[in-house]
Amino acid sequence: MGEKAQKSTRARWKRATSYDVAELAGVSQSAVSRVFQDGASASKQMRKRVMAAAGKLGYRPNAIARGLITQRSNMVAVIMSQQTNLYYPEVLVQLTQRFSNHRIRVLLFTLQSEGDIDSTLEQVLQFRVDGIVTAAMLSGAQLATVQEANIPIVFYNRSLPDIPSNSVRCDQEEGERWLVAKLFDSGHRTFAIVSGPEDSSVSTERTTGALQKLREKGVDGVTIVTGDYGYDSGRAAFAGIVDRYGGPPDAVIAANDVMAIGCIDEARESYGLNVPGDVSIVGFDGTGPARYAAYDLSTVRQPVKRMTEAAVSMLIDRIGNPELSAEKRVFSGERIRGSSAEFAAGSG
Amino acid sequence: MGEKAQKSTRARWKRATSYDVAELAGVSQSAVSRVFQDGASASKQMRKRVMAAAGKLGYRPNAIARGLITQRSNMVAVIMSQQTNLYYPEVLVQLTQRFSNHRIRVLLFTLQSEGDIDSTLEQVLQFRVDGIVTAAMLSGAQLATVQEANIPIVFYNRSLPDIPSNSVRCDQEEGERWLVAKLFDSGHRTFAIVSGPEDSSVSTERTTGALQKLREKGVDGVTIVTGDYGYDSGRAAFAGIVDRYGGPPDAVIAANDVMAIGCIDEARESYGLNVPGDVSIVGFDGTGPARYAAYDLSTVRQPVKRMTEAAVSMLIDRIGNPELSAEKRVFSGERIRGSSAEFAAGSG
DNA sequence: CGGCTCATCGCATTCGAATGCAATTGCACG
DNA sequence: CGTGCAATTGCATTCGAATGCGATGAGCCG
Repeated sequence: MGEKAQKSTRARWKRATSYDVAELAGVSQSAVSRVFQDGASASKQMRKRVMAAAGKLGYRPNAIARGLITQRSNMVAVIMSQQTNLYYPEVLVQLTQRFSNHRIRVLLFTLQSEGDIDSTLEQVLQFRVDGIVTAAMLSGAQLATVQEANIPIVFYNRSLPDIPSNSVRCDQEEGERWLVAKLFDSGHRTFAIVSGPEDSSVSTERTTGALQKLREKGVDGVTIVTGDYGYDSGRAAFAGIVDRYGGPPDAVIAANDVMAIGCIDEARESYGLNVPGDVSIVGFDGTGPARYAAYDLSTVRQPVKRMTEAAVSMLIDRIGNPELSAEKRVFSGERIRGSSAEFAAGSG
Repeated sequence: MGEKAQKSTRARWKRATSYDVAELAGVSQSAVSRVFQDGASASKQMRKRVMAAAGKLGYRPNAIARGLITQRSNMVAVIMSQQTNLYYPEVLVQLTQRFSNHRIRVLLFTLQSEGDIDSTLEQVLQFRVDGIVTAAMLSGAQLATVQEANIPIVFYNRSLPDIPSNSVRCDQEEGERWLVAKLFDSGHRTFAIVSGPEDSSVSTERTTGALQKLREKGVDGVTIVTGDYGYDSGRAAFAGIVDRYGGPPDAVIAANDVMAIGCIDEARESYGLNVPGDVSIVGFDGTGPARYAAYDLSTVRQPVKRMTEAAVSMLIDRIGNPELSAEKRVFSGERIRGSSAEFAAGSG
């Protein structure tokens, strides 16, 4: 709109600053600064003059410079491991939107591998973010580094036991115990588990929960196969189970929905089994595909909306008041029984 | 590690600056600055002294301050509309990782609605990002604003015809034409389309491509139903089609895989139809679920790796040299024939 | 041993906006 | 018309790091 502020004769173009605006409007730089702030005192006509000049120059306050002087970058870092991100894009979107309601932007960090954390963390700290939400595990030393830098941090779906730290998570163990209990009570007696990657703490918790309940029910000799959260690994895992086991177990407990779906497809297609007639398969997460009619999984859904809301408000509270003591919030998953009735009595 | 740099007697903690390090090391601030730069000149012993002091204080260069003086924030903005993000989390992950290889961070912006763009763009510009990748459409005026601010921008999967601008996209029309041609050639004669949201330019292109080829083949009277890219809307759309049409058409062309899956489930479950025996259903995107055995869609896969690589390198080239002329890169989708053989002759 | 080059280092300034303080103005009231 | 108070506005400084320039010193060559 309008004309360019300066003829750019192929030369490097300088963006307008508050000084340029001040000069054009014939006022001081402070005045310009105040016009662009919320609570600052500026008369009506001052606003008008400044805004006019600003419009003519295409001036926009420089958030970088502002951050330097106010000591607030208005950015938070969100750290996600690659898998996490792929399976919960929803989490990221929700976090971003909720933060944006507080005029805070998300600086995204994804980990190529878990070993990447140190260098990633270094970057995070250099950017002077106001806070951190991490969906990747940190070591005690790494957490200490962050705390020494005085940056509030909230763990998403992981927590460091015995260390005071802020976390929001879904109770993986509880959810898994429920699934197992339901399977057992409906007659299943032999089980196999498809776990996630070794370095996934979420997977570890789920496996632990399942094993707990199985032991409690007196079931042992449970086959455990490792997957990578992906569809193909689910299929491979099911094949591996049948192989090791000499046939299908009564039930397969997959560490997430996608692998559960892989198991189902493998069972049906490669072994001609009836699911859930011949073998019951359950997942975890309650992501979209779990609802597809062809699978209709029994699973545990993470209450993503409430969890992200909790994470954002916890973090923002601590940005406002760094002295707040640590808090851990644990949400129960939503229990979903697929209509395929794995849990009907006698199906095992 | 080590002891705290300063006893924090419940007082606000000041982070160490290059001056603090300089003082402790007994050197100038410039020296500290140079030690923490790549190409700068500093003697070996200087490095040692400075690093020692820095370590003791837990010093980390302040990227904000650096950005102010160097005029480079080392951040790029990625703008995604909500739907885009949900269906291509992969895109976001890839972009983030590729940029991170160039020591550039991603500042994420998601749109609550398309009308949000103006305010979002304002934010983007305030943060003085070095560049922008947008998976949301901009108006000509909005693009002009960005260009006046002299910020390189690359469009992802959209482009403004007749306006010189950088874009990377998958040829939606071509892909859709292929799908339709295959369907027609294998005997399908009546068609219905499930489109995406009205404001999705991607959906518009896909629909256009399909209609082009249909017209070319002499097919008209095609029913078009609108969905929202979601599973439920796919199911509803199929029901709507049968309703309007008085029965299933030979083929349904869905604007994405998820809706295609919804259609299949609805056809099978609510209408007892055989897919692809009674009705063929195709999708678009080639996302994970398209491969699930229960659906095994014929679809067109976007070459996400190559596209993200192209977007990143285009943007980085232009950050380095703003005078580069505009370029549009169009990738053909990967043609995927589901094993369910919609394309076998005579299945219509 | 003298002169010259180059690496290294410090000084002083710069980036752009926010803010404490002081000066000014406007307004209300007696 | 004078006094007092509050709202505006400008001045000067600050945030933390980068960098041009000049000074210093080391190393090399003749």
